[in-house]
Amino acid sequence: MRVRVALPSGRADRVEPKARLTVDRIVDAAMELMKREGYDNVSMRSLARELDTGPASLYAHVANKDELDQYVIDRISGMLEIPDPDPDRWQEQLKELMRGMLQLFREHPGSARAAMGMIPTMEGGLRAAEGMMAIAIAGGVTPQAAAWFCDLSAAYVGAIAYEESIWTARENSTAAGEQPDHAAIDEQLRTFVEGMGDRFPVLVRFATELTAGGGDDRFEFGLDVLISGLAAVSKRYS
Amino acid sequence: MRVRVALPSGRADRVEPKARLTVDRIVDAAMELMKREGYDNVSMRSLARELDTGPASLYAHVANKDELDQYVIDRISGMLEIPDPDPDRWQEQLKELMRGMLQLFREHPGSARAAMGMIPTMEGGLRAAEGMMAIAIAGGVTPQAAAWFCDLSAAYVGAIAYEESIWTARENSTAAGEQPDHAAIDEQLRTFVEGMGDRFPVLVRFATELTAGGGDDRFEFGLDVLISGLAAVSKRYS
DNA sequence: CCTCGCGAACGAACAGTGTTCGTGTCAAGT
DNA sequence: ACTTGACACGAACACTGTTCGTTCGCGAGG
Repeated sequence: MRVRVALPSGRADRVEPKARLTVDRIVDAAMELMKREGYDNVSMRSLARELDTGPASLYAHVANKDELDQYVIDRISGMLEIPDPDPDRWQEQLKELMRGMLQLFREHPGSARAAMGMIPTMEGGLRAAEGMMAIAIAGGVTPQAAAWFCDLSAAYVGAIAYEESIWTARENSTAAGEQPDHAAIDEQLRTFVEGMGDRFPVLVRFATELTAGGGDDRFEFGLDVLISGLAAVSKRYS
Repeated sequence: MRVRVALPSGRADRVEPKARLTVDRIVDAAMELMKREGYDNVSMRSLARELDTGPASLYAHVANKDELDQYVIDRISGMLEIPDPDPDRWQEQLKELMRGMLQLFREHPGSARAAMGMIPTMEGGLRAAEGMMAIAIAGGVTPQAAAWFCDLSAAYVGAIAYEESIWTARENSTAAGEQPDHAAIDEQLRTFVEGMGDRFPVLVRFATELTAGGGDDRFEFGLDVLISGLAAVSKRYS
């Protein structure tokens, strides 16, 4: 009987080969890290550590951090639920879209900053824009007003989400993704304004209103203003 | 006759002593550098070089970069021209305030980002808020709506300015402070969308509207929407 | 089978960031 | 004279995005 001696191959002592890098794997890792630590803390190095590689390897798949940002934001935008247009409810539907987008930013802490100034060029973002245009136009908004409203609403939601993320980071007191404690912020402001004496009489007089309401109240006010305004001025743009 | 020999004092061979650092001098230097290179390129190190000192010296006067940001934004806000309230023109006056703020951001490239999420706590910013509240209330807006509109308008103008600065930095083709070439940006988008085939029929159909107009057209549309919306919904908030 | 070319992987290094720590100097007060 | 507090600031820390140069693996072609 012959015994076959198995000689180790050149790789016999290596651990299982690492999975090959792909953009999807990089984005997956970014999403995971963002949920844990916020997108501000996602660097090429932290990503590389998460993927058990070196930061330079990432550049074989994404041109730079900006391009990675685009993939990440597109992934998030792709999660937006987009209703079928209902002409009788177009205003509420636009509000729902904007609430949905804000919620996604909240669930992905720190991502709003990466979204600022970004024009959708990938499927997820285009889908969202397509949905908004379809709803507005089904509701009788002129195409020009609808088109520009896409910009406006994205700027507004992005700005609110970004501001929230700034507050969250500053306070360091709420878990990533939670709404900032607007009451505490405004209490600081109230105290400050009430110490102003005669310098700012209107601010002092209305300190209560200035500091009333939380982030959601203010966001909903903004939605009311934006949607009512769109309905009021649409016909001027055609 | 006695000749008096002037012995050099301990400092005779030193150049003129450096002017003592102050917050104002630091902010002056930041403003100067911002005009030349954009605020994104103003670092503690570049500031220290401009002031002929070391970066650590700055921390004797400002707690950190964030605090410096507050001083800088307050300086800029303080330049805003604030009209006396005229109840018959309150809507146009609010628009003027917002245009004025956008113009200041444009003249101070890169500053919008520092302004995001910032609550006014210094004279300049409080003055602007005081002016806006006074105009809105003189025009019959309820105090609650006026108060929340201060947030909304600051978020909107800040977001637009920030987006513009992002475009400017990306294009690298316009001088600091100039409006980004929106037409070129949108031409890219038009080309892209027209290659979409059947995926996004509404976007394809209205590609012309989506890409029409420059930054000012879009900003003015936003002002129309916001101000008309405020007028329409104000009474709901009281 | 062998060789070559290409793309992926990735360490080392670059140039930069905000900030802290430790030390020296100066001015004012005792 | 001595002490104390504030300012000034170099050295260093821990980190950032990115490039350059080298190696490796794979597939195609001879």
